Amino acid sequence: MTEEPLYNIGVVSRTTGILSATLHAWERRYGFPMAARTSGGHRLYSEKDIARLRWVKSQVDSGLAVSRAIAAARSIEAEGRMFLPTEKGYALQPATGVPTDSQQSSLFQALTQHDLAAADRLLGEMLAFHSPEELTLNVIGPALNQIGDAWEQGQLSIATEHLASNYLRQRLLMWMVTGPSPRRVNPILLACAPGEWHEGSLLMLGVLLRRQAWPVAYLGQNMPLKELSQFIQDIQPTAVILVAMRPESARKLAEWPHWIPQIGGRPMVAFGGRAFVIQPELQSLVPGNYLGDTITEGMGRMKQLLEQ
Amino acid sequence: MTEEPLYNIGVVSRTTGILSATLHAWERRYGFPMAARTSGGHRLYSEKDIARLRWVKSQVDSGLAVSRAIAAARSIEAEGRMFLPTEKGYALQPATGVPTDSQQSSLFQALTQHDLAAADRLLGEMLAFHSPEELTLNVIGPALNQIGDAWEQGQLSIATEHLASNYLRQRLLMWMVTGPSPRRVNPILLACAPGEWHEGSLLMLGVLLRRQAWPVAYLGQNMPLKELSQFIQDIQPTAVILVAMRPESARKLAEWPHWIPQIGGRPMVAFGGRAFVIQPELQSLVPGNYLGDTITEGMGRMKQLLEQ
DNA sequence: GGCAACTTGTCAAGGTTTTGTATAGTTATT
DNA sequence: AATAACTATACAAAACCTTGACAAGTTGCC
Repeated sequence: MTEEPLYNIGVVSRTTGILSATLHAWERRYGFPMAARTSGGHRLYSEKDIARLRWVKSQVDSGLAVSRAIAAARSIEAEGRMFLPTEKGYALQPATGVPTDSQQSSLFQALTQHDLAAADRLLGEMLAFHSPEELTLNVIGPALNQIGDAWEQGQLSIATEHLASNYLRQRLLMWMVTGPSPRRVNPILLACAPGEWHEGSLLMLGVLLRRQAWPVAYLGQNMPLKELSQFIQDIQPTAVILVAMRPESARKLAEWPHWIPQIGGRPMVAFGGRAFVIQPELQSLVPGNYLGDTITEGMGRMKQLLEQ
Repeated sequence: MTEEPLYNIGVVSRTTGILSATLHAWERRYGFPMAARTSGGHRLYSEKDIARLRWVKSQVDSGLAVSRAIAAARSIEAEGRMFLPTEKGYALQPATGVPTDSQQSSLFQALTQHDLAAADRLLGEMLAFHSPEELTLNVIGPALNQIGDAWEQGQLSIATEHLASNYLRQRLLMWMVTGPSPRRVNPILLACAPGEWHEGSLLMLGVLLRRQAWPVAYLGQNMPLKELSQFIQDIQPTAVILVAMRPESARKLAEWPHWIPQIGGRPMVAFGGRAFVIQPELQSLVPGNYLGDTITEGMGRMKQLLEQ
């Protein structure tokens, strides 16, 4: 969805069903959307503007006041815009402080008590002060772990675990999609080991990479290695990241050289996941670069590798 | 399609339906298209020019300002995007219309060719003129089916299937999150049958319900029925929707009354999914409301049920 | 309840930009 | 010679712009 100023007010009015007089008024009163102009002063809207307008209209149609709807649109967008480009590439963590443990544990509480509205509220508040990167590392990640642990110890029902992890997964996916426009390089391939269904940390890695403007090819859960060969030849990924949570699936990763064709160390292959933390001896079993025991470490390692 | 200057202005005017006076004006005002000339100064257009003109005219006919349509044509060509000559690949659609088949199949093409940037662009354009609901039903749904079919017939590798369906899943999840603020009623519970890992249509249902301001408790893939009992007592859902794609998992749904406590028909339980389409006899095996063979049907049925 | 203040969609007036088409005189093509 | 195309200028309709106004609805306060 581009920001290219392209559409005249007539098209926009007809396709959104908002009268042009109303569009004038919205821009005058709320500065929304701030359409670009031709040299002669005619308004030019982008696709993004149109999408914004459609969203606002849908909210208004369902009863929200215009000014509120526009404010909401703005704050939703602020979530996606938290990414701060610096002069030298991209800042991993804008220094705005770390979310407190109490915030993190209230999120866990809200989710395990099935109060999704409260979870929304909490995350919204946190997003006002922290970037998605920070929340991914310091809130979502710990929450996912806590949920996994509590479930293993029988403190949570499967249903609650499903609800909570799907909820967190949704946020992560959203941030992965709304990242900055990716650089024009070959993507980084992300996949779970064969038989591995826990994609939480893979998603987190995806979010962090995507937020640093890397294009990501996300293959998700349970990716059979043997099928990767042709795919990798096709898309020529910059790097391949494989993740395993359970030792069984980690062991399957050992045979990747058999399936992933390498020419002069390309694509570079990296791996990680909880399986390698709880059984460190697995690390030497799998060829390639071990990403370390935490997501933060993994991101550091990836940065190093990608810089070459 | 060549760049060879062959056609005089009369031919071009008649085949494109643009008056020659207008062609003069376009060249004078916008330098588009810059037709070659004969020794005597008569214009000669190439096939490519004609294609460009057709495209611009189609855009203008759908309301875009000429200068903008020409600017768009230029930027499309500058970025080296494909310039679909015959079909209206990039034509604008009124908001009420249905996305064209060609748009849907372009998305499928982009995904199976691993061109995520193209997919983003396409969806962006479509999203400017269609609601997420429309896209869910008419674009994402068919694309998911097409991907599933192509994979079953061995035309797609698992990797490609994973990439494409994860991509589409991400969009759906995003739309599920960004829906209007939910009403203050008990949520609708959505879950896949035990052993069922295909959550595509469940997600689509989730998007559509969420867009109608229903709160949704999304449990996702592989939900063991026996764990639902306590959960349902806790959250008291308005309705429970269970989905199965494969006959094996559909059969497991039959025993839900054993696990879901019902008081006076509440919560109401509904089910659906491809399993019941390919083996209709399964429909009578499972108690509760069958949602019908398509998502559209399912939404209609749900609307009826929820109105009571 | 009743009244003031605010919100918000729509309209009108008067002016500018954009764009298709017409006219006139000239030149090329067949 | 007849037809088609070229350039340049002009003009009018359509589409937009800004400003200001106002009615209908909503909200807040006494």
